[in-house]
Amino acid sequence: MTRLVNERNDVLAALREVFREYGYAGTSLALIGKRSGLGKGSLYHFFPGGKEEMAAAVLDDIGAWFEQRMFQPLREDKDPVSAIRGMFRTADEYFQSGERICLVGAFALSDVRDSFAARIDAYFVAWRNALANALNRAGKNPRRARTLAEDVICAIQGAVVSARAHNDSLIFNRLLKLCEKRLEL
Amino acid sequence: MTRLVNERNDVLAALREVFREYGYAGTSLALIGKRSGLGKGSLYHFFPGGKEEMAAAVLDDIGAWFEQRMFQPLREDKDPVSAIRGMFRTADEYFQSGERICLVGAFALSDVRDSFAARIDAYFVAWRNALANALNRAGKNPRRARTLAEDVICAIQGAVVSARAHNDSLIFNRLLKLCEKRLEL
DNA sequence: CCTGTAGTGTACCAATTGGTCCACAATCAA
DNA sequence: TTGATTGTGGACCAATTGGTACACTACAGG
Repeated sequence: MTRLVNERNDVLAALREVFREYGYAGTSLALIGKRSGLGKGSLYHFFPGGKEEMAAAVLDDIGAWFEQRMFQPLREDKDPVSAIRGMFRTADEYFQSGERICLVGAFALSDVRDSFAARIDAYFVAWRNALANALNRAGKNPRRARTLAEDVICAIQGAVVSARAHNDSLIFNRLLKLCEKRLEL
Repeated sequence: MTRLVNERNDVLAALREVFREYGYAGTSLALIGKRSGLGKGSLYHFFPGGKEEMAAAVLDDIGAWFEQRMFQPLREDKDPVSAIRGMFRTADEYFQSGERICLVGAFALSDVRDSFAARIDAYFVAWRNALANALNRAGKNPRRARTLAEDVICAIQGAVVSARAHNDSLIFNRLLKLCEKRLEL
């Protein structure tokens, strides 16, 4: 029972990393099998829809993680300023200063964007709303808060690209610092 | 003679679009053949190194285009402010308000990053240097100019991701406008 | 007209692709 | 101990993968 849930989580963790490393097209079932330690039988038992369902499940999993660890605190923390600062820390840890990419962003740039459009859009909308909420509570007017939220998320995505492009995690920290300062919290 | 050069350019244009649409892993030789109208014989005649050489040639081609149309004006235009404004216009046209992705950025996020690391890095470094040069000539001190250049390129890359994620080109224009305003030219 | 080279289409290759199928093992309540 | 359900590995499938080989055409300078 619980074991089933746990095992599915273990599988999801493996899937997450494989898709992150190789993208959707570059991830083969053979690779998934090797990394997850599961045969095709098990894989198709958990994900009858095959590769596409696996990727969808990974996106849902990532969305849930961010919802719990980032969006909810942004919305609910009594101190919005420290919540926003916490967001930058969480982003830095999660993306390992740009060494780890954002799978959702990478999917948005790829040809599978259309297949997962709803999930990709939902992820970024939720992020923007949560951050705008915190910024609003931190004193920015609603319109301004929304604009700033868009800007910050854009900067984080760009920072991941830049860090990977230069193979340099320092630029990631620099860009995020600059972005945080711009908010004048 | 010239025909050879022109034909290679035609092929390159086709390759560029295919790789942009499907990424490196998602682009098959069958697809390349169909789009370019060339058989494998011709393809391997022009690019003996196969798919990898084709992608490398595309990156070189993109690099040359940006060098000529964007970096050189940034460096050499007597009016640096109008050159920078021109850069934003060129970026908007080139990326079609975010409907077209940046292949170099997409490669940076993918597993082929390492195979093309030198070219990817060179592209972004050239961009940053050219923009920093213009910003410097526009009155920013060298250190500040470099920081701003990094920030702008990051924002443009992030804007492409955001626009694709929301399937909305308006956000691209909004983010670029905001970025341009921040420069206080 | 001859001959060499650049360019071309296609048959072919082994390897791999995503996916199906099924015999089987483990676990469960009754 | 049953019988049903859940989970599992791997053989197998047609289709496709990136790449090679080669016979062929087009056209050049002599």
